[in-house]
Amino acid sequence: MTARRAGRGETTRKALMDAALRQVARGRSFDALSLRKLTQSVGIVPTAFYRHFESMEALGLALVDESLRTLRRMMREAREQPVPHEQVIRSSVTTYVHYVQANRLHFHFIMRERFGGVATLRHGIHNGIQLFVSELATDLGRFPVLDRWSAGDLRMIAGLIVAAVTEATDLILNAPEDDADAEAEIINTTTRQLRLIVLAVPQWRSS
Amino acid sequence: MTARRAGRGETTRKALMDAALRQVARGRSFDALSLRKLTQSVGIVPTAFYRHFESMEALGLALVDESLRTLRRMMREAREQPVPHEQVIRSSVTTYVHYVQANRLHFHFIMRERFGGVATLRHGIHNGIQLFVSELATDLGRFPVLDRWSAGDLRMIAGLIVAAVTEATDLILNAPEDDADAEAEIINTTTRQLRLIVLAVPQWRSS
DNA sequence: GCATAATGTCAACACCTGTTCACTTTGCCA
DNA sequence: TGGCAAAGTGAACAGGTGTTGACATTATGC
Repeated sequence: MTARRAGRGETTRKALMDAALRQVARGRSFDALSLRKLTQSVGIVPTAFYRHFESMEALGLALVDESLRTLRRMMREAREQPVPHEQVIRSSVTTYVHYVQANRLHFHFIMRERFGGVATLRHGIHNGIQLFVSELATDLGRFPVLDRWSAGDLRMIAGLIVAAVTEATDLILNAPEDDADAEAEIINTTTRQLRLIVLAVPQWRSS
Repeated sequence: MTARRAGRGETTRKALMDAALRQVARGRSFDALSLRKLTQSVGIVPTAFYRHFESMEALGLALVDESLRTLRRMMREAREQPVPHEQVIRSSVTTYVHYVQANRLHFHFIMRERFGGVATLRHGIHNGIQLFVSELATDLGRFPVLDRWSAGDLRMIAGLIVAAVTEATDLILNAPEDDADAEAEIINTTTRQLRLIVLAVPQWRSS
């Protein structure tokens, strides 16, 4: 009976987090989740929840942390990889799209709770994304075409890129999981949007 | 007692919708709202809810409708107004920002439930925004610089513009209501983002 | 192998949830 | 002025909610 409670050495804490992630990916927003249903789906009695988290909100914050770590991991890997000289944009977008698909639950959670009903989660995610934008801005500043740009201009353009990528993320998550055509179209559109931005860079002069 | 139930000739149905909008603007997501609390805040007994809506979801759909109408109204007004020749972008952005501030509740609702927990609302909002993007695309096609662009390219650029504006909307809603500095900065950043896009247009050649 | 801390269980609590039904009040239209 | 439909009421339901405290089980380090 208690043997399947967390399954194959998985810690119960992690099982609770995964259960919550799954419920969110299924459609419910985090602040509509029920502690009892969560514990039930893990095979645990409700009161045992408190052995792992102080409250529902604490669970949410742990999920924010985990999900944002997934985001940062992506950026780190992207930075370590050598930049391909041809088709930089297209290959980056493709990599990103696949990364999102491989981490659906985390991205789903971020996208939903970014504007969700729990203030602390919202702010945590917001800060994480702002950090992401900042790092992208400094990364962009290393490109020869952009090395004379002001910090403000770099942030402005980084924000625009993130906005485009965010839109793409939404589309990916809402598309059927293995629809190759839809995926191709999303990659295409996003690639063209980023190309358009890059095209504008040499024309820009800060006011 | 019953006199204040809907207040000054306001219909109760509208009062219920407004109460829901306020709760959402306060932070809760729609699928975490409670029918009972809603009716209570309107000064009505729970069962009376069903005199006006078949279910909570029906209320939500009515709110989607109302909010999207606010969005369309903005676009219509923008179209009817003569285009100022100088500072088109800046003045458009400023107008938009003020419009959002004047209709905080509706925009808040759209932003939250766009990725929220109730599927039908999510889809309704998604469709509404897609329609918005399409209309923007055809509007853009009327500009001399863009009249030779393909429909796909127009949609691509319209999507990018909407992404930038969406980001701005988020920032406005999360900024304190009368922070003039924050407002100015949001207008500034968004204006520059749109200018960057416009700057790229003459350089673009469809692949 | 035993003590000890971590983890899980059980019963119970006070409360909140949506929805039903039969009933009363209100306001409008003929 | 009477009648009728719309709107609001109140009691009751079956079930779900988070959280409490005292107790049982499991596993781990000495």
